[in-house]
Amino acid sequence: MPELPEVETVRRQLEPRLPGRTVVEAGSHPSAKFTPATEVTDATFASMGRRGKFLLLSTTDDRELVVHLGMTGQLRFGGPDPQLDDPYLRAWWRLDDRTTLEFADVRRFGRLRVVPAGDYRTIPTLAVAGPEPWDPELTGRRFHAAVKASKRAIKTQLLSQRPVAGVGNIYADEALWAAEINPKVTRLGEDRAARLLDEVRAALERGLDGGGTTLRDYRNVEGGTGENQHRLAAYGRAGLPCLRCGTVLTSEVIDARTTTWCPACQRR
DNA sequence: GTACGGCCCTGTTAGC
DNA sequence: TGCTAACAGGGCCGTA
Repeated sequence: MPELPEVETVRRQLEPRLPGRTVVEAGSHPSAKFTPATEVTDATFASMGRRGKFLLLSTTDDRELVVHLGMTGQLRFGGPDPQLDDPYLRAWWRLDDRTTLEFADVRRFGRLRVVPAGDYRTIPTLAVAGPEPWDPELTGRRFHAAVKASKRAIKTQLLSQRPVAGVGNIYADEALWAAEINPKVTRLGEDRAARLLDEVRAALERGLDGGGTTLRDYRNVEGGTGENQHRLAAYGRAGLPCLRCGTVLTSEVIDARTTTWCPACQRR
């Protein structure tokens, strides 16, 4: 599922192709999640941005097409005509260079929204998202303060996007494993919080370096898969030996997400 | 303000 | 072999 590294990989692939292109026609699936696609008809794309797991495709008329890939969303370029026979095509934008940008999404967890540039009041998670992982103002101390403000389990906090933006289930489990922190802990000292922030950054960097994590559905704009799935130490490895100490990894549902950790080196 | 449960979705897999 | 149920989970919303 697309988290920050996957979304950033997509953004980087849109960057050389979409800015400057004008939408000559657009269409969508009837669900309200996708109908905003047509609001950018006649608009010209400008810069390609990203905030957490949201793609922010700005237009020259000071708006933004906000794209969340959800679980199975995929942006891709096609020929002059959209592939309307694809049952999973949810939105499409015919461009002025005789190509089409398509948004396919099997499970319809993705969503589109068009907003005035920078105005995210109608997108709750984006409106309250914490700093980007590599924001220079995000220090260990600031991250600790953000975590300390809530009494919820650290895993839940990471998924909330508030202490830091862009972390999903995979990279949360990987970062907690690397930092040797139990996902259920509700209190972290400043040193441990700083280490966790370091490991969040490292996990995301590994993901970016590998072009994302493809467990099943994720594809980049070129249709390629990521490689990071081969480097995972915790996520999806329940029942297998810990790569650090050999103890069998355990898993449990936390915040409605399967969470995997080492009961020995990630003690509470 | 915060916490929590339920819902949206559909392909895949496990179990009978 | 074929059917059914469980499972995967990011974001949002209603309720407490």
